[in-house]
Amino acid sequence: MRKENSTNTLNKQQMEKDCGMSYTLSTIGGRWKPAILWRLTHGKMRYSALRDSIPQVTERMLVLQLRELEKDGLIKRLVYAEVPPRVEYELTEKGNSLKAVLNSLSDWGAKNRIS
Amino acid sequence: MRKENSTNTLNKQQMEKDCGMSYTLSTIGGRWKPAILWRLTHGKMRYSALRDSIPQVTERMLVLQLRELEKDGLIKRLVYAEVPPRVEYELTEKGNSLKAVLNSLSDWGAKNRIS
DNA sequence: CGGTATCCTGCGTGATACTG
DNA sequence: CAGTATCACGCAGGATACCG
Repeated sequence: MRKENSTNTLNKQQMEKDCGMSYTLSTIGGRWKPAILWRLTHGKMRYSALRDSIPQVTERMLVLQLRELEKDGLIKRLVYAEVPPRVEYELTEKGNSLKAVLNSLSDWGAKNRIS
Repeated sequence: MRKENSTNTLNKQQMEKDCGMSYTLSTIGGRWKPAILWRLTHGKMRYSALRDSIPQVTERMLVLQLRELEKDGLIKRLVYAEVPPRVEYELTEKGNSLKAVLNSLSDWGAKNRIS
């Protein structure tokens, strides 16, 4: 393994930047998380509405990614004790603070795809 | 497969947003691309300097991701006909325009990690 | 110095069927 | 309605050795 330049201050600043970026990418990464988060920025949604608004996702993947987003504190899962059952998802404050990031991703993409 | 709501205008707007986000994530995604891009925002760098500033990366992965970044038009590869050989990498205009995105990723991460 | 060439592994994702 | 349970698999990523 190569030698680390552990005393270089610039390196430490870079490591912090790297850390921030990879933390963010790991929480919003995953095939369906950006789409889910984006939809929830418009407000609370039921499970079925979320599912129908992302036609390509399988229920397995939708639920898996919802659970991860919940675990990471980005969304809240609201269960109503009714028949038939009703479950809604909404962004937490932390989740809402992602809106700027999602917009920046979306804007850059809009300007630069179309080779 | 479930039915698509292909006439819903809101859905189309969402699809555009999704597209932009996933295009961006696919170009800056990958384990080492954010780190590489971030370093190059400080200016031109030699291959060996890049490699040494990211101690954990293997040469295989470094080169693979450099090639993809080049193919996507984010960086330029400058080869000097010297002995010993010298290769430098620098951001293109398109690559430079990513700086805002990278900063937004890094800033959100810095504020929100540390559970 | 700046890379390639092989081989290998895990994990993220998908298809499909079933359930409280 | 809102999920689970299984099975399967490709491919991003890593280890290691070698090259012009």
